[in-house]
Amino acid sequence: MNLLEQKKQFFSTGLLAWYRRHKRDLPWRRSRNPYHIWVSEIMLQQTRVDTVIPYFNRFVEKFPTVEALAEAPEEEVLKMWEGLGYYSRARNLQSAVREVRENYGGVVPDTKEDVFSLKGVGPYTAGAILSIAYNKPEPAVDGNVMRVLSRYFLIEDDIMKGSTRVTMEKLAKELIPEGAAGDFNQGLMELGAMVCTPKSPSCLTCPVMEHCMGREAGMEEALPVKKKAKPPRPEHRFVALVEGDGEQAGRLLVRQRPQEGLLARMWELPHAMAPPEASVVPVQDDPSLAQHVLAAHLEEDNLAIGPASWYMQAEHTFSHIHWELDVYVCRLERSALLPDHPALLPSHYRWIGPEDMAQLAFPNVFLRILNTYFRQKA
DNA sequence: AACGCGGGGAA
DNA sequence: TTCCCAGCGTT
Repeated sequence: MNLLEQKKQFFSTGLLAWYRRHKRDLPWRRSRNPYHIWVSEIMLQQTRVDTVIPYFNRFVEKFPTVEALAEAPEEEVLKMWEGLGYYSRARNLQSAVREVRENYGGVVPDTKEDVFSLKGVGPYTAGAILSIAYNKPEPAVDGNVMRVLSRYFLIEDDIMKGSTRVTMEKLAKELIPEGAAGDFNQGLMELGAMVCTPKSPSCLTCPVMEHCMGREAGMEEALPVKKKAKPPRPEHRFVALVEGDGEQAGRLLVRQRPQEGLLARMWELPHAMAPPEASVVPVQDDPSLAQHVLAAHLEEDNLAIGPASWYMQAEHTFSHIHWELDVYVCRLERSALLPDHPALLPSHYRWIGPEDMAQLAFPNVFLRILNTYFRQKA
């Protein structure tokens, strides 16, 4: 056996033994229910274990089976996902679960082609479901696995390239010990999460340090090689806290976002992009610019607002956009022709009080603003 | 291959 | 602050 084969052998057996001894007790590891494994893997995409745990527990309690999730109103699913981010994951998951109900009798399929064809299931998630739920010898290569493999085998390819992931999948598949695909793949990810971390890896406690080529070369901190992502583009926006009066006293105007795109179908406060000159005008002292921009924006939905006063700042960073928000309080202008007629709202708008927050799914940045406002009013 | 798509924890 | 994550869909 050549040297590389020995290193592979050592890695596989050492990692598998380490995982079985040190694995964390996580909710989705308490059963082999393929649907539960699937839900956990979707939630874990780009999201840390500690963040996912409470979401996973609530989700499978509310939607314990494929049928339960397939039949649930989309609004409820989105609400259960509130705060997790990447909301298309929730929509795709429900769409895929309906597909499983229709085409596979409600049983999560166990072949690569069938699982991979499900909405929201890519190469990583397909491998994870097949190996963890069905113990099939398929690789499950995510950023964590690529970090571990690039270090142990000293692979200097850019992990942002698709070809590198294919290389890693081939290697990962070869490493799977006979009959132990699920434990081995989870061990790979567990090592990446607990020991072989992005910064300052804990090599001294690593079960496979002895033959790690990255460490032998003193390269462990420099790997994996990864091209830098573009920084998020800044956007300055004005946000309207439109206060109701009369029957709507104490309530605020919110609206639902479009079917597609950023934060699809989530609820939000009305807001509009600030013009470039807003960065040189002190907006807190002079609300006229914001008032004009928001009035013009809401006018497109046949809503007229009165004077606005600055209320607070907020900011939020997405993976690709950085929002700087200036929030203003204002009220609707009564129609001049029908002074007592309540303004007619477009169907995607509605008035809410604090009690309605439990039903509607808001992105975190709007939750913070709404909670600040309602808490101060209470 | 490049880009759009959230949010939060760790260093 | 900065980094970067248990990725996938679209174009």
